[in-house]
Amino acid sequence: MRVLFMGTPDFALFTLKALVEAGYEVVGAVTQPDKPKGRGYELQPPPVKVYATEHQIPVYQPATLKNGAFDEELAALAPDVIVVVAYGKILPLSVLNYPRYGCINVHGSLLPQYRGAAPMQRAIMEGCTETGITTMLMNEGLDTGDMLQTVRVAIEENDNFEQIHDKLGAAGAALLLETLSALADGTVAPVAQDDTKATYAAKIEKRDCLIDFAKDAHTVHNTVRGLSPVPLGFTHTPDGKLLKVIETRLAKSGAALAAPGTVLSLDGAVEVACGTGSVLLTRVLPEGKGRMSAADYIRGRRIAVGDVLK
RNA sequence: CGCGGGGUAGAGCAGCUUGGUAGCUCGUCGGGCUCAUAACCCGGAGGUCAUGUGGUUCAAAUCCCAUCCCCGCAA
Repeated sequence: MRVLFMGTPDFALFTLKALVEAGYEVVGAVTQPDKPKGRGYELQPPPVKVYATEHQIPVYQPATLKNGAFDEELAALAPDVIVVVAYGKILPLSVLNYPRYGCINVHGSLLPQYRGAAPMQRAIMEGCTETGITTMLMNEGLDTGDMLQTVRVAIEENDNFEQIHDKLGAAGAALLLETLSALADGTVAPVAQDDTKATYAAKIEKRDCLIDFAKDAHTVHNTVRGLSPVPLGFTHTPDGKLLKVIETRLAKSGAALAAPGTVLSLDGAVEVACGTGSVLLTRVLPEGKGRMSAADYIRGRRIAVGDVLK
C-alpha cells in the first residue's frame, strides 16, 4: 500500500516512524514549510522533515494545498491512502478524494469531544481522567469525519501534557496500523460522529497560560500540568517578574485562610493559596533563568511567605 | 543583525551603580547536643568570579572591548 504521510510536529513522528518500521511504502512526507523560530529567527525544519530526510523519504512543503496547488505531485505519488497527523493545514476536496482508501487522520481525543488544535492540553486542563485516540476518515470539516477506531488512555492525577502527548503518540501510532490493516481487509465500518456531543479544543493562547489562583486548587493544578512542559502556565512575583510554573502538586492541607495567590509556606516547595485549597509549586522557571526545583528557587531567596503571586 | 536577562564553591543566589579582605541560604565532611532526628550548636574543606595570561588602573568579580555558552520574550 502506497502511503503518503502528512504531519508536522513531534506528535506526528510516532506514527510516521511506526509506518516506516512496519514496512509500509511511505512515498512522501508533506509537512509545513520551514519557519523562522527561536532567537535570531533561525529557520527551523519541522521534526517530520528531519526524520523523513534521514530515511530518504521525499519531503514536500507546499505553502498551500488549495486550488489544485498539490494535484500534480499527488498524481505523481499516487498514494492509496493519506495518513494525516497534526499537519496544520486544511485539506481541500481534491486531496481528500484522491486516495482509494481516503485520508485517515489520527486525532488525540475521543471524538466528537475535543475536536480542534489542542485536544490533549484541553483535556488535561479541564480535569478529564480519560482521553484517547480516534482514527477517522477525514472530510472537509474540522475533525468531523466518520470515526474508524478508538483507543482509550487514562489521565493520571499528575500526568502533564508531555506524558499524555507521549502516551497518545504511541497509542495513536499503534492504532493507525490497526486501522490501516482493517481498512485493507474491509473489516472496519465508519461511524458518524454525534455532532450534538461535539466540543472544541481551541488552540492555546497566551491568556490561557495565566494562572488564576482564585480558582480552586484542582483547576490550578490542571492548568499547570496541561501546559507543561510547554508553553507553561505563568504568574508574577510581587516585583513584577514573570514566574512560570512547571509542576505542581495538590497540597494535602485543607482550606487556606489567605487571599488567593498568597505564599503560605516554603518548606521544600512553594505553597500557594487558591480560591479553594492550595497547591505546592514544585518546579518553576523564573524570568531570565532556567528551570529549577522549588527548593532551589527558595534557596535563592527570591520569595517569602506572605508574598502574593498574581 | 528582532527585544531582553544571565554565566561568582556541588545547587540556588548576593556583591558590580559609588574598583581595594570572596558573602548568603543549602549541600558536603568532622565534632557536639539528644531516647532520637531531615531539628539545633560548633568547626572545616571547596571558587584562576564563563573565556581572553585583552584594555584602563597602584589595584578589577566590579569599569571598557572581544569571544563562547545558557535562558526568557516575541514570531
